[in-house]
Amino acid sequence: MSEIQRPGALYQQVAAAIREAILSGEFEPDSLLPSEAQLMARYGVSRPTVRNAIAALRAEGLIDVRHGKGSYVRTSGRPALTLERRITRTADGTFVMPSGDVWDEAEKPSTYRTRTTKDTGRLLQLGTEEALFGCDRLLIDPSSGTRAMHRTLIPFTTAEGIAVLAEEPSTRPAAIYGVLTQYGHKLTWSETVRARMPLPDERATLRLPDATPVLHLARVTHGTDGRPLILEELRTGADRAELAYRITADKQPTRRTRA
Amino acid sequence: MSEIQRPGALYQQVAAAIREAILSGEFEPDSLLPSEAQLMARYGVSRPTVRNAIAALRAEGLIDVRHGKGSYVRTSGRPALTLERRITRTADGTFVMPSGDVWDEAEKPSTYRTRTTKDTGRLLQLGTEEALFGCDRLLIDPSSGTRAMHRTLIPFTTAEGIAVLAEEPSTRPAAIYGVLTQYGHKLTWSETVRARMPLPDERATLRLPDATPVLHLARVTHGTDGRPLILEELRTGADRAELAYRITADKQPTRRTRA
DNA sequence: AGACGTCACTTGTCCTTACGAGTGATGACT
DNA sequence: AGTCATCACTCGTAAGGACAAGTGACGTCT
Repeated sequence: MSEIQRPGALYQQVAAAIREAILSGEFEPDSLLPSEAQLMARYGVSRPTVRNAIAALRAEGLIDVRHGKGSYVRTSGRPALTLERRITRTADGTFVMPSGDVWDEAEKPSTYRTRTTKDTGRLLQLGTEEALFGCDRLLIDPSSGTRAMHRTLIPFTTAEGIAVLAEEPSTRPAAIYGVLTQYGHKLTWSETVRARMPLPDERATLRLPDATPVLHLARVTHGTDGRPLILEELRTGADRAELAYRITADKQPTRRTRA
Repeated sequence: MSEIQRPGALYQQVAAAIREAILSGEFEPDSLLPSEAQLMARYGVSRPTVRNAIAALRAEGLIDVRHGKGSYVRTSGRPALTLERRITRTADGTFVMPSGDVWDEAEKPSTYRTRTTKDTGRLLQLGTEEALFGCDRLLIDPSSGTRAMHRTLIPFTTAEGIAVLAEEPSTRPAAIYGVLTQYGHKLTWSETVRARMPLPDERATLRLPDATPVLHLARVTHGTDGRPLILEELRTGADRAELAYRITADKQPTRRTRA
């Protein structure tokens, strides 16, 4: 029927035609696309070609395919969950990272001992193979159902002399901040944000659809002297969550950074 | 040969075997994987099955395939570029967002007029179909070659009475901040971070490899009364860039947000 | 009426065959 | 020596066929 010509491969032409129909609104969000057989007839191509085109659109995150049903136009609404990265001061004078309290724990936290890798060692300003307490959590946002994987890493050097950290590595981060404050630390935080495709186990744990990146946050808590005390990592699906940072000018001396 | 059995589909078993070999280090980063023909022989499967397995690994971002050469294990180093999101105060008392100055412009900025969409309208606290000046830039980080797409949106209501904004919508953001400050605004910023898979034109413009998400930043500049003045959007490949936020406690009243 | 089996439709998997196209080395020709 | 054609290897594209598996509706049997 509607023979197409322009770009390169046949399946790309088919993909482009469908993509255009989606983006132009001809195929509405949540609606069912024509079946593979219909697309074969419509464009006069074979099934592998149609499936190849559909695979391309899946990889772009434009459609979801359900076995036995068909292909649905994905609704690209904005994420259901916004993680506010602003620090607020509570009535008793301690600081709280708001996002630390939003989640429910889906499972019992699992604690273990491990050592720094190249990545975690750099963030904690330690070498590699330094001893750490670790604690992994599976978190769920009760209102949206969004899942997240959380990890707390506490260097032995930080836990030294703070009994609760060594004895209860599963203490929640918010409580840890409280303890550190009681021990005289004035805390600041720095966060690094990255995005990448999930590994299969992350895809399964976080229940991610096709072509959904994970947001990977690494938060370092610094003590009074600016030395890193603990490291937290949060991984969650980028389709369900976004980050919001409130930036206010401070009075630090000029420092042009560019790592 | 090494017949595999466990999970579901054949191609998934093949993919799992290769994935394991990569993650365990048997296939080193940057090294060449066996060719499709060799994998067919190795696992005793047909070419489509091998290609299906390879497609899965590409979608995970584990390998890169080059036409005529073969499949290479991707090196998953940390991004070459860190965007520092800390505000510094310069000697003359104005504020600068450091990342605004790091980039080179790869092309002449293109300016246009447009209207708010649902998304941009929400961020600017305007309705839809409100008039805007727009300016698109293609940016390049000279040291790493990382590319980024930048967009500035200035509502007519903001440009009113500030001649340079209406006459020169291609003014660089840093300069715009300066102008707004001269007009008496004490600026603050808020940023929203999202990640998603790129559209084909973004893939091409940003020169992204397979299975590479884009980081999508939306930065709103607020005036003295907190009202949004301008909106900037920055899109760049998540393989080349990461974001770093420095968070310092402020003295705002407690406000538990959760959108 | 209710439970359940069947059937038509969907996508998922797997195979075979064929040719097009990019890459690099080899070797012949100038 | 240098240039260029050829070739073998790689992945990319396209078609065909066949059967498995998930889904929902329809109709029959109890």
